[in-house]
Amino acid sequence: MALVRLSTLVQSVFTQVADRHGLPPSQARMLCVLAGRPSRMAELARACGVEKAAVTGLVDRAERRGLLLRSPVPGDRRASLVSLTPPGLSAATAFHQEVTEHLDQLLAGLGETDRAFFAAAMDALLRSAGPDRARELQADGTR
Amino acid sequence: MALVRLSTLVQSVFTQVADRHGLPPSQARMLCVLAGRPSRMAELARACGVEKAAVTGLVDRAERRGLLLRSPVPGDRRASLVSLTPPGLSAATAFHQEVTEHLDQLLAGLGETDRAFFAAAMDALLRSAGPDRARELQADGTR
DNA sequence: TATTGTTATACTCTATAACTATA
DNA sequence: TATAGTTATAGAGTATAACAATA
Repeated sequence: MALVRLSTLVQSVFTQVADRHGLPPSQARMLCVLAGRPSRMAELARACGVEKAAVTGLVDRAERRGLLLRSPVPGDRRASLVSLTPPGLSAATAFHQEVTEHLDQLLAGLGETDRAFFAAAMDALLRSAGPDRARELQADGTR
Repeated sequence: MALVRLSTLVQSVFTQVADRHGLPPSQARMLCVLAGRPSRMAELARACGVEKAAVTGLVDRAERRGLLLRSPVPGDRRASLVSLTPPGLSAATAFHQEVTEHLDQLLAGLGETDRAFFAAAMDALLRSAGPDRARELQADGTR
């Protein structure tokens, strides 16, 4: 099944780039989500496709490294808003850019016409996966 | 980057199907590798894209569940040959078939012509990733 | 009562380095 | 000496269930 092989290839690019940036893949994914906008824990759990208890650990580790921070949410003292620190934003940006470069380079092998067609086909597949999965898909960490 | 979203979608299918079969994704991947042929530990490490020490643990856990077994290799008393048991083969087969079904159903949304084109483009991408990655790609567990 | 997030617990997965047995 | 595999160690990631604080 070529789809699985292609997926494995993309994941391996993602993992290797994260590694080069000193980031565990799950943290890289989370940083990319947060680069979009600060989020509360529950939101982050949904966007990353994991349980809220897992997010506590992810955020703890990233916070320990100074990549993000929790701040209070005015009006709801139960909640926390998680935001990237400047180093966290740098890391997210650099990581995202390098992943994009690698994948663009891979796609460049297709030639312009085929590449456009391929992109359209991917969009069609992603759309047909349905809105049920739309949220999960954001969890890939790149946008 | 649609490639990452597509990859995430495929991985989520892989993981959810594995889950439904009571298999951790890494074990599902390993079982699919072994469904191709029995392998020695080092071979399995290469095919799964992990270090040999990690394979010891993977095989230990799967062996405990009766999905595979280690047997001696005639002529080299250091080595072990890992083979699926009948339940292991059943699990691998059922898992692989269900993943294939799900992905085929996804691709069915494309229509016949587009699907053929898309498959050709994927093949081109996989080829252009080069033989360096050819081994890793087998590690996706489906063939 | 319901929701937000954390803690407790238990696995799986992984890498690195050191080790054993065999080649 | 070199190779095949295991063990030891450490850490990340995850889920489930129980909990505290707040709404």
